[in-house]
Amino acid sequence: MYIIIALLIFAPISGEISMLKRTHTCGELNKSHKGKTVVLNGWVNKRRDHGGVIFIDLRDRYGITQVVFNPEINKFVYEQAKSLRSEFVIGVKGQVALRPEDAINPQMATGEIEIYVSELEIFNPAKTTPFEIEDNLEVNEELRLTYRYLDLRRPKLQNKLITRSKAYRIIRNHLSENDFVEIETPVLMKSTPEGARDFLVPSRNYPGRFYALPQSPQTYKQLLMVAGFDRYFQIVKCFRDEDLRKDRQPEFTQIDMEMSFVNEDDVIDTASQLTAKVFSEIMDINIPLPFPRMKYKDAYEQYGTDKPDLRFEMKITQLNSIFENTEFNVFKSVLEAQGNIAALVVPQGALLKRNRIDRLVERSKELGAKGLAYFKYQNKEFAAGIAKFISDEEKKQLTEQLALKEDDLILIVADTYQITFPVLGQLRLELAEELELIDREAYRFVWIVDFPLLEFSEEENRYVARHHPFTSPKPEQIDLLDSEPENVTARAYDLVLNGSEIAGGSIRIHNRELQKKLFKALKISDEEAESKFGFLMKALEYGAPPHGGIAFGLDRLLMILTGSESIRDVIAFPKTTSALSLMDNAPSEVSEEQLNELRIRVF
RNA sequence: GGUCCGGUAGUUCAAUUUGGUUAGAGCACCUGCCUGUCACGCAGGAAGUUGCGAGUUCGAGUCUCGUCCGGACCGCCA
Repeated sequence: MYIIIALLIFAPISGEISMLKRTHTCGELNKSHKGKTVVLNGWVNKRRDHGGVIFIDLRDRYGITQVVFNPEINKFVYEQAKSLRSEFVIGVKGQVALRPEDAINPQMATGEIEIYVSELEIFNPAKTTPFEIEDNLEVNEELRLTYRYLDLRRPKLQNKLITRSKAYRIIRNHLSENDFVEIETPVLMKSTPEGARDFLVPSRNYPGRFYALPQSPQTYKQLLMVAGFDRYFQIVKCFRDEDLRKDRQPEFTQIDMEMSFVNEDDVIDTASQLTAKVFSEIMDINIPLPFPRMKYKDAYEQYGTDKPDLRFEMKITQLNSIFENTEFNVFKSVLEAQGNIAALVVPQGALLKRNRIDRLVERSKELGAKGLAYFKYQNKEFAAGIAKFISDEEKKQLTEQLALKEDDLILIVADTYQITFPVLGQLRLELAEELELIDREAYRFVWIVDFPLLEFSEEENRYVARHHPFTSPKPEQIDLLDSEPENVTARAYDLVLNGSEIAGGSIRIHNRELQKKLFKALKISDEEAESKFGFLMKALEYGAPPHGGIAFGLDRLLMILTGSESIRDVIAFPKTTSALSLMDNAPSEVSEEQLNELRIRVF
């Protein structure tokens, strides 16, 4: 009885009864469907009105099909079609027909056929859009983000999100098949002191107290190991309230994994296999395993970074020994202060304009160096820049060690260890980009291992965890934690692809005493450790298995898989570099009532 | 928090080194014509608070300052 009434009331409103429902998509019809009567639904991509005959390219996410309105087929429908404009949403019913020989469009997947329309339903008209819905459009990103739902109609962007969806599926299948259990962890959690700035969520029940959104589910996944889940994974949103970059958003997605009874090699193998699986299924590329490994120290001294781009050479060379007897005061004083002199050889760089070289000098200052020395190697001679300060013996050794070739430009930074290598590393990247030395087809993976566990923070005047405070030191170095903490190596590893860090993880501490020792090294007091991480410390006392894990930055991985310049292109609704959502205007002010309820006063 | 680049019609851009008549063009849009186009074609038309606010000047799209927005970078991002 009620059902019948409901039908009577709602049926006309929903429009279901009269709606022309599609029998096919706009991407699937071909000459094998000849003569069939079909219904298509979609958006008007393009209208070509010839007066006598109207062609409409009908688009949905599967493709484009040309539909034809001809007064000889149906005069009424033809008249109706005159009102169609771009982005109208319509349904058409008609017969699939082979196009005349000379009207076949080989560029279209459906280019051999067209639909002779006998029935047209306009589901919804559309205002003229603020930009055209087509790939390769050059339009302000501000406008694209404001009308993100229109931007997302573009096939190029749709395909990126479809690839993203495919990646989720591959990852879930692969990990599930390998006994990983997918478990959701809380989004409202306890604020943690270490690391990035937290996003806070006020608690209504407990005025003055706050939840934090997770920077990662780190502690939860360790607790799941204590619980005995043995292999856990989650595709999960993480939140960090820090400034944005083209590859950084305040909310981003990780493939989070953790395993029990494992060492570094086990996690690295598992993560490598997952990566290879994703690449073979999405890119149809077979990535040979295992990926090479590089020690952090080597990466730092040869590439000036912990995420080296191995798609091109141009390694940094340390020159301390060559200049140990130098008369050049700049170098001499750096060496006396235990600093480092290192060089980057830019092939054909001697041909760069003076003005370009000046900008390199400026750039290195911006990056923190006191200066940038350089010379050119031309006609087997050292020329320009600091050439006149280099002795013959030094020239001989430089020529050999740097394997100098005609028209090389040699860039030298002499500064502290913390400055010299990163500055050259950054110049290396920027020059490779500019001189087009990067192999765009290549996928160069490398595991970076043997990271330092701690690094000294000038700002906080204490050691801080390089990875996070739950990372295990190498067992044989535990005693060094007291005497020389900066020399302790972590059981941590990062997966780097084409100069982008796509995953990072570590073997964790599963022993309460060691965890305590580490907090001590970090100058976290017993009381603070207890109040901030007491729950984890306690858990470690109840039979915590040895465990470790890793997390992939899914967005960055997808940037590479889809060839995107910006992380915004692989996220459906991203924020701008000032963390605004232009479409819905978040963040926004809230009512006085809401604030009162939370006992929050804004000043 | 800082540095740099940008903001002109719906949109992409122009507007003459050094401020000067009515701020132009392509695409899109609107109207008319056109029966085989697929970047359709032809003819015509409409369309602007030059991001916003001050200042300098006889006069500002143009110069100065502030501010907002977008982007890239530095700091930041365990």
